[in-house]
Amino acid sequence: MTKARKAVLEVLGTAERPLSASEISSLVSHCCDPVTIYRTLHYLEDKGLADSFVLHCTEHGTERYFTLLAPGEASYAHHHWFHCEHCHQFIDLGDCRIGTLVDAYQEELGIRVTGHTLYLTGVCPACSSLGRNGQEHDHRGHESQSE
Amino acid sequence: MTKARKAVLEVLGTAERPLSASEISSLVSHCCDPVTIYRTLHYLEDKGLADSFVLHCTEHGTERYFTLLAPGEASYAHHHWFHCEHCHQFIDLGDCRIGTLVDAYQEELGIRVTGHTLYLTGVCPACSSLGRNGQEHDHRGHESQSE
DNA sequence: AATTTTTTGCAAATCACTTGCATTTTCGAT
DNA sequence: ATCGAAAATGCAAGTGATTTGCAAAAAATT
Ligand SMILES: [Mn+2]
Ligand SMILES: [Mn+2]
Ligand SMILES: [Zn+2]
Ligand SMILES: [Zn+2]
Repeated sequence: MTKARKAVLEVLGTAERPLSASEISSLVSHCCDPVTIYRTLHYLEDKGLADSFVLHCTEHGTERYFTLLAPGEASYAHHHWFHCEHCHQFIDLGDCRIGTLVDAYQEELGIRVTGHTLYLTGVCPACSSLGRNGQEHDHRGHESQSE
Repeated sequence: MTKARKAVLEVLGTAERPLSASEISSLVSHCCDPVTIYRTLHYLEDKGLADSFVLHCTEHGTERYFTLLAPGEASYAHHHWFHCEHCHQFIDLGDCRIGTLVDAYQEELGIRVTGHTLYLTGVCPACSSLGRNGQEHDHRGHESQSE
């Protein structure tokens, strides 16, 4: 296993939230070229060690986010996430809860589902209490906690 | 209402599947510049007339897809879609069925959910029967039906 | 119709991500 | 430990979707 891959695995394993390639790139600080991050992430996803989804957020644009998958974890045993559109943090929604819904769709429609993407967006508790429901003003204060 | 916006509305209203900006661009054939399509789609989404999601498909890359929203339609009253990774067609999953799940998350976590993205991917019935479960070979034949 | 406001087209810029290719690293076999 | 094949990396350049600046054209107001 190469240095770059160890570093990315380490960073992904430590993070408790999905990370984008650029976040990973800065977290492994100069360990390797960004292009290697991309290649490493492909590698990990191919190997079934990582999971990813593409999230679009008005402020941050469209980016792919990655999480580590426990080895041998079944396809439904991944997590889904909530993304706060104010502070741009993720909140873990825990293990996937739409397995039965997916099964229902498969039976109803005769489709074979091999993957799905689900994420929620809105305002996190912290932003709600600070920013009076995150709708009216722009209260800075706890924003950009992790960027 | 301008010519370009009428054209895009018409195309989106006729289509029975989500359309990408580039698909829309060719469907309105030379009516306007692609950049106007993008601006029009932003406009429609702002007005609440259109809904969109970003889908990543290995073969087609990452693109944003748009559907028309019945005017006055509540936020949960949208559809979700299945995307066949063989023929790249969408299958309508009907009205959103995760309203209660989303509510559960809101209560459990104290988050305020204002939007969500859900789509399924896999192999459609047509591709399954033709291509022997869409896993082994590459049977061409009914692919590229709508592109 | 004249004026103001919005929308459009074209060209150029972004941005995330990919690819080509020559140069290392890694790794299995000696 | 050493050698050579195979895989991984860096750098530069290329993609493809989407955005932005700005002046011209179209639509809404008056
Ligand atoms: Mn964000
Ligand atoms: Mn596709
Ligand atoms: Zn927040
Ligand atoms: Zn299909």
